[in-house]
Amino acid sequence: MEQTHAAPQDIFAALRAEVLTCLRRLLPELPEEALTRVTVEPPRDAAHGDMSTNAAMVVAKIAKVAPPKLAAELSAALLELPMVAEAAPAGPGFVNLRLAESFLLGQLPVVLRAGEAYGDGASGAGVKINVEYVSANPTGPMHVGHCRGAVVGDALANLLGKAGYAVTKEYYINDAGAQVQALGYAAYWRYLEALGTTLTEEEYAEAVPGGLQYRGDYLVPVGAALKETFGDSLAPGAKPAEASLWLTTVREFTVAAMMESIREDLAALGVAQDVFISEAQLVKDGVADRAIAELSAKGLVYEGVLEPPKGKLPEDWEPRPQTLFASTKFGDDVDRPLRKSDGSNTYFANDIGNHADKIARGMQQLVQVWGADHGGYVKRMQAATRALSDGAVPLDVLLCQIVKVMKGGEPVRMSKRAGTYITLRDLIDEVGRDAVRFTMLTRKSDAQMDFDLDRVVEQSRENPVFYVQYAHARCRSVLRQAGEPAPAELAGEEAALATLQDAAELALLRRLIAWPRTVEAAAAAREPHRIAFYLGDLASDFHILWNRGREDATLRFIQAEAPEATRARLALVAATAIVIRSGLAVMGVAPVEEMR
RNA sequence: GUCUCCGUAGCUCAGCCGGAUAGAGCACCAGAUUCCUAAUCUGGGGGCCGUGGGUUCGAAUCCCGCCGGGGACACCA
Repeated sequence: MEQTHAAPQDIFAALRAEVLTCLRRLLPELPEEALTRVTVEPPRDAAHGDMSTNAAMVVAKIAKVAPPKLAAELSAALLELPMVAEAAPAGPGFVNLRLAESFLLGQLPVVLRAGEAYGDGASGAGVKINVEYVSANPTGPMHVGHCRGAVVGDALANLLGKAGYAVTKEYYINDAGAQVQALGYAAYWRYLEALGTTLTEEEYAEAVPGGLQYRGDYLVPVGAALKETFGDSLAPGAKPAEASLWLTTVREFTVAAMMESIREDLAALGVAQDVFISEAQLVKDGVADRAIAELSAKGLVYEGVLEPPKGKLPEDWEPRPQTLFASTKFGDDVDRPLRKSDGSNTYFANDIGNHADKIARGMQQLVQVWGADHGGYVKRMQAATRALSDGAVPLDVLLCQIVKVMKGGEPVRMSKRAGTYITLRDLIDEVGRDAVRFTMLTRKSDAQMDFDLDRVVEQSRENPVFYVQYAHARCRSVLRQAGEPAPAELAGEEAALATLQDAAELALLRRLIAWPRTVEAAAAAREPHRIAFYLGDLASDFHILWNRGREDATLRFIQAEAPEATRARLALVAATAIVIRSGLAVMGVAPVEEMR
């Protein structure tokens, strides 16, 4: 939490440590807690310098000193440091710092030597964190609704990894409920079709408990595969057999087929989770029941009757005793049922098992990425996790709002019935994996998003995907033209770096050195979209510099008659390319070498 | 009715676990444009940060109320 965990390359953290040292010296009586609110950050207005600290204002009250007076003393102390060129009190008690140019420029070799590892942090401190995302029901192909969660979860996991956590990427397969049962019946129908049954779909549907669902074509190949594997042994003479004779077999076969298809879709999106946990398996292994027994032993499970829900009352509501988890003891609004009326576990009960399993595997922090329609489920799951771990394992939930797909200014209707149902694969085929991933991260995950199919492939300033990729391509173009100097070689150009003097060059440099703190802050806030915004800003700084060269030829990167300036600029360009790649890697987007 | 997320420029959105004069892109206005990669560039106007209180040296940010919008509300997943 303190600077001990900050990224080694984060000079803001380094300066913060210096500020604290000065404060301790100036005010020996000051309690350590008073220092936690001290920040060192880039000032909003660049005219104020490279860094600014609120230290004097934050500490003033406890120290019983006037902020401006303390700011002046702190400024004087900080001025002693070799890396500080200017330090001055300002405003209500800020201390503004201008760093020595040599120190600032000296960060460039740090970037070049670290490569894409630049920005790797230590704030995660190796803590075992589990990020579960997608977890779509294995009842059909993935559609765009799943896509945002997949990208956000994957990028967040990458981000946490970069910040120093030990990350497990996980997928929980909901293969135990009534829906996969219905899937079994649906697949069986396709199997009967493959065998050449004389039944009509409607005749078959009448015999299916709860009606025939999942009528999409995607189960046709599964029916054929069932025939391939089992011949007509599950339906002799192409006539439906007793469900007990085939349902489990068909269901498991179909779930496996669906999961294979889902994994292919995820792979197409560049997502590959480390662990796939089966709900059915957890139930079978008794994990869910043991978790409930554990809660029960803590006195948190009881038989009771819930109040009827307020507002619109369900048609078939009746007071009924249920097995309940006392989630209200942990901040939930009502206690939650663990068993259905037929005695089997509720989804919630099994999910408690899922979370207990993660805790048992040694996870110290849990993250779930859910659709916003699961918002009402957050409190109860946090309650359960708190109860299971005695408060030791926090559960963070990211809710992803709906994505509206737009085409030609019109929303594309998402309806299975109308046949305008967009699968994830369709989306990737239409605009490409990288555009999908980048675009999904251009909004805060809890804000609604319009995904404009036309905009996303547009090659213009308005398209952030293009804009960032273009900046990287321009960097690479310059480096190719300069004969691909090795980063290590450029890192050795300490003396030449002093030729970097233009405001646009220094602005770009300042952006680059903000990368480590950007990673730390985004990881701490669990907000991967910040990486996309940072890269947009970085690309903008680079394009501005590039454009300066269009007006003023002496600002171009390669100067035939000035080899020293050229090497310094190449170092800056190479560092820019590195940081862009570093950021894109977090987002799971491949950098491009040239725009074609 | 309860819970939850949201409300920032005409539009789409940022705003870094409170900080100095609230930012970007688009749109609009005025200029530039035979450039290392063409897919533009420079400058400008434009906001009571939904609203009323509170906490504080200091609030778009934290707390409470209200207004307006999305979502969720026993035995689905």
